[in-house]
Amino acid sequence: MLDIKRIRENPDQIRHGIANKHEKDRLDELLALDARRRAIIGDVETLKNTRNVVSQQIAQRKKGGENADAQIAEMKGVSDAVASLDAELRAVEEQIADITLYIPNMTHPSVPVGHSAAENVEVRRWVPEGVAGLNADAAFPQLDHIELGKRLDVLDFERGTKLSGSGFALYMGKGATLERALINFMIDLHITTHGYTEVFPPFVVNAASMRGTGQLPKMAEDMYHCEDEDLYLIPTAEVPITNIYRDEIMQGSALPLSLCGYSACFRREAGSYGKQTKGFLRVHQFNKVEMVKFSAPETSYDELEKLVRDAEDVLQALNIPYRVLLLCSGDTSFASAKTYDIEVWSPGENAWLEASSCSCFEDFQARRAGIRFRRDPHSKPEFVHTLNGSGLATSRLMVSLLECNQTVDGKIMVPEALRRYTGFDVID
RNA sequence: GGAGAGGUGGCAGAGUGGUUGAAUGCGGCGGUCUCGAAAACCGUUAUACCCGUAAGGGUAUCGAGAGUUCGAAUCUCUCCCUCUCCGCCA
Repeated sequence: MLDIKRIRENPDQIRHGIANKHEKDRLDELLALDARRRAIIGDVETLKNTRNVVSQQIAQRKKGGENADAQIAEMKGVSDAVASLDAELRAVEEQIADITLYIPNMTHPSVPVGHSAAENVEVRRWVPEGVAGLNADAAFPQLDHIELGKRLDVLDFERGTKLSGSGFALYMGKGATLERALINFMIDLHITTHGYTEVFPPFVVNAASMRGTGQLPKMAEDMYHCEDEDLYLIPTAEVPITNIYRDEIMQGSALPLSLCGYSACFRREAGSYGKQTKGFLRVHQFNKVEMVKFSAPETSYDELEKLVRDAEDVLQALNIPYRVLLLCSGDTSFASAKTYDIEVWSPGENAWLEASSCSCFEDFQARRAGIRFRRDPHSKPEFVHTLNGSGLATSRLMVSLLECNQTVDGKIMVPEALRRYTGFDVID
C-alpha cells in the first residue's frame, strides 16, 4: 500500500509506476475521492467540536440546576448531521481502500522498465567446470529428473497424483531423505554463517496476515482456502514470518532483523494450464526455506544484495550452476520494488529454472501490515522496510541437483556438502 | 462437541452516563543525589487523521460493529477473539 499523501502530491510519478507494472490506473477516481474525504472530515469535525463544547455546557447547567432544553434541542440536529456525514465518510473511505489496495508498489529507479521476462537483465552467472549444455557437451544422454526419479525409485509423481491430484509429489526412500537433508542444510547455513534466527511458523494463516503481505485481495484465486475457519494455506513462509511483527512497533536497535524458516508452500496455480507442468516444474505443494528481513529504510537495498548472496551461497556450496536476473518492471511482482530471481540450470530441460526470488518491498508491506520501528525511545514510529527471498525452494533445486549429479550409469552422486545430512554418498 | 470466565495505555490493573485520553502501580525516558551505581525523590511517557509554512488547533480511538442519549469505557444488541474446565485426539 502506498501513502495516500505521496499519491496526492506526486500523481504523475505514481501513474508511471502503475503503467510500468501494467496494472489498472484509477488515479483520477482516487484523487477525487481523496478530496471529497478531506472536505467531509473538515465539516464533520467542526460539527463534532460544537457538539462536544455544548455537551459540556449542558452538563454545567444541569449541575447548576438550570434548564438546558434549548441546547439539547439544538444538539439533536447536530447529531443527526454528524451521523449522516459519518456514514458518507465511511463509504468514501471504503472506496478509497478498494482502489489503494490494488495500486502496485513503485519499482526502484535501478529497475529496468520492461514488459516481460524477455527484458529481465542477467547480472551474473556462476557455472562450475564441465556443465552439460552450458560450458561442455554432454558426455552421455542427460536424463530428466522425472526419469531419474522413476528409475531410482525416489520420486513417484503417479502415486502423488493418486493421493492428492496432479501437481502433488511423493518422495520415496533416499529421495525423501535427500529432501529433508536439503532443508536442514540450507537452514543451518543461514543460521550459522549468515546471521539469521530460525523460525518455524504456522502453515495456515488468517486473512489479515494475507492482506499484510499483499496476497489478498489480489491473489485470492491462487490460494487454498479453508472456508469453515476462513484460513488460508500459506503460499510461502514469507506470509507468517513477515506478519510476526504485524501491528507492532519494533525497537530501532533490533534492526536489521534477519529471520529464516522452513515451510511447505501451497499454490493452486489457477490458470497455469499449458505452462511447464511436468514433474517438479510446477506443483501445488513444495518445500522452501525462506529468508525474511526487517530493515531501516536507508539500508534496505544493501540488505537486498546480501540476501541474494545468502541464497547464492547455498547453490555454490552444492555446486549447482545458476544465474541471477534483475527483473524488469513488468515482471516485478505487485508488492515488490526490486526483485532478483535466481535460476538454476536443468540439463534435462536444457533450460534455466527459477529457484529463488529475492525482493525488497520498501514500506509497501509494512504499511499494510502496520510494522513500524522507533529509531530512539522518543522518536516517532516509522515504517520498516521488509525484504524476503527464497533460500531456496527445494522442488526446482531438486530438479537441478538430480540432473547435474547424474552419472553415466544412471546413479546420482550426493554433493559433498550434503553428505553429513543424508548419511549416504550416492543414490543407486 | 459441552460448560464457564474475560477482552481498558508497553505490561499489570481501577473506572456512580457528564473536563476520563482515561486513577494507581510497574516498566521506559530525562533530571536531582552519587566518585560511579543502586535506592530514594522530581518530571515525563499512546496512536492515527484533518486544518496550518510553523507555532498551534481540532477529531477519533477503552476487542469490532450497530443501537439508546444532547452526551457512552460506563446501558442494550450482534459479532470476533482469548483463557479455564470436561469430552475427543497427534
